[in-house]
Amino acid sequence: MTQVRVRFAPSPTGTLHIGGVRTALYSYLYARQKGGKFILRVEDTDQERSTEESSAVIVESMRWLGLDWDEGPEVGGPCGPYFQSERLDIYREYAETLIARGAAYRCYATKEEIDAAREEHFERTGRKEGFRFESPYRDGKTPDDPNARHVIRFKAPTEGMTAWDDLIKGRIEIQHSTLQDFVLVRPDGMPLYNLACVVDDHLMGITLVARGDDHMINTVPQILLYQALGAEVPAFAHVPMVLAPNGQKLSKRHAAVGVLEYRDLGYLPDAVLNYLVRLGWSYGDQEIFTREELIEKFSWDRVGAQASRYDAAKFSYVQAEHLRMLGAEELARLSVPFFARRGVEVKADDPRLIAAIPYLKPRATTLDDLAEAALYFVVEEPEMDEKASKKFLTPAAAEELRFLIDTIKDVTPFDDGALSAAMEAALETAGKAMKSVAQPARVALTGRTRSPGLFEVMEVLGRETTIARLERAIARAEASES
RNA sequence: GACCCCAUCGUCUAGUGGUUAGGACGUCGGCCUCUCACGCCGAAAACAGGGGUUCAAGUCCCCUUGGGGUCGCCA
Repeated sequence: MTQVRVRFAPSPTGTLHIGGVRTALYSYLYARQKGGKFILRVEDTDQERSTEESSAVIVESMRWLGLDWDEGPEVGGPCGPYFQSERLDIYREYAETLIARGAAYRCYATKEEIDAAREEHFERTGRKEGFRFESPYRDGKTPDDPNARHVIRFKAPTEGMTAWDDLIKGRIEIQHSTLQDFVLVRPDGMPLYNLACVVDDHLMGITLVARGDDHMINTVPQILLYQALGAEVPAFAHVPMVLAPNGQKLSKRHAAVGVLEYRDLGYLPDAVLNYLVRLGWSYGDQEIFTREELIEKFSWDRVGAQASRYDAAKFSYVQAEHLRMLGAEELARLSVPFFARRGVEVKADDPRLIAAIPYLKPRATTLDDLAEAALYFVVEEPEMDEKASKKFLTPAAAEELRFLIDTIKDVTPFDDGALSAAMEAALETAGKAMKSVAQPARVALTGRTRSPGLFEVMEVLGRETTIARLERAIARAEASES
C-alpha cells in the first residue's frame, strides 16, 4: 500500500479564509489518520496577484491553527522547493515534453486575434458566452516567426469523455466536446495553474487532491494532462463551498473571512477547526470534538456534497464549549495578550487570575471575554461603573455593606462555602434578604453589576481586599446624595 | 445561455426502502437564582413540487423549480 500524501495548495493572493481552512483541515485530518504526509505548497505563479505578505499570512494562519505540515515552506522536504515560482524550469521541461509528444503546441495567435474571434462569435450567436477559440496552430500552421510571442496550448480531445469517482461528489462524467485547448504556458514562460498543479502533484507523489469544488471544471483537463505525461492519476475530493448566511458567496461583509481575525477575537484554534469540520461533515449526533477525535473519526464519505452556510451563532457556541474544556492555568496563559491589549499587565501564573477563571469560564465565550471579565480580579482598584455606583451605592446601601463586613470579617476559611453559610445564618437572624445586600456588594467588589457569585468573588479576592473594597464603597455610598 | 454540482426544521445535520423523521445552534416558555451566565425541563420548527419504480419512498429513477459553481494568457 502506498503512503498517503495530500497537499494544501493555496495561492498567496489574500488571507487564508475559512473556506480554505476547511479544505486544508480535511486534508490534514486524512493525512494524520492514515499516517501519511501533509504537504503545503504555495501556488504563486501569478506574479501580478501573488504577494509575499499573503504567503506569510497563510503560513502564520496554518501555524496558529496547528495544521502542521510535513513538507513545505520553512520545513523543506524531499520534493522541494515548495513555492511554484521557484520551480519554473521544471514546468518548462514538462511543457517541452508535451510538445515533443504532440500533446501540446505553440500557439502564436495574438490576444487581438482571439478577441476578434470572440467578437465574431458574439455577432454570430448573439451571446458572449460559450466561446471556444480554435487555434490555427493546432493543426500545424507554421508561424511567420517561430520566436514570436506565443503561448503553449494543450491539444484537447474533441470526442469522447473523461470520468472520475470523486470522493465527495461521486462519479462525474464530462464530455470532451466542452473542452478548450487550454493554455499551459504564458508568453513570458510562466506556467498556468493546470500545468503547474499537475506537474507538482505528480512529482510530489500526491495520492489525493482535495480542493474547493469550484475547481471541478479543472479536473478533466488535469486528468488528461496526467495521461499525456504517463503519470498516475490521483484521487479527487471536491469540497463544497462555505457560503454566507444568505446563501451568497462569503465575503468580508458577512464574517471575519481571514482566519487570523478569529485569533484576535479570542477564538481557540481547536474551536475554529471544530466548527469548520462540522460544516459539511458529521459523526452521528456529536457536535464537539477534540483534535485527536477528529483525526480518529474523520472520513471523506461523511462529508456532505452540498454547500453550507456560515453561522456565527453556532460558531460562538462551539468556541464557548472549547473554552470550557481548558484548564485554568492554560486559559490564564492564553489570555495574557488580551489583558495587554487593555493596558493591563498580568502574569500567566497570577494566582488570583487562576483562581477566578473557573468562576469566569461559564460566563465567557472568547479569551477576550475572559480577560474583560477578569479585570477587577487582577488590578488593585477596579474601575467603577458610575451608573451602577449611583444606583446601588446609596446611603441606605452603606448600612447593608456594614452588615456584610461584620458578618464575613472573621469567617474561616474565607471561601465560598463558609461565607455563604455565615451569611445565610446572619441574614436569618437579622431578618434581612440577600437581595438587598447583593447588588451593592457586587458593585463594591467588582465595580460592575454582573459577576460570578458574590462569595466566589470574595474567595478569590481574599479577606483583606474584600474588606478594603467594601470599606471604600461605604465611604463612597455615605458621601453620595440619594 | 452552455456545462457541472447541489436540495431534510431559520442554520449545521442524522437518516442508506418500513422511524411518532432524531440531534445541535438559534428562537420561545419555564426551573434554578444575590446579578449575569452555566445548567436543567419543555415548545414551535423540515423531507421544494410533480411524475414514476415498489406491498411500502425523505431514502431509487425522471422532469420541473430553486440555489451554487465554472465558462481567463487567475487559482
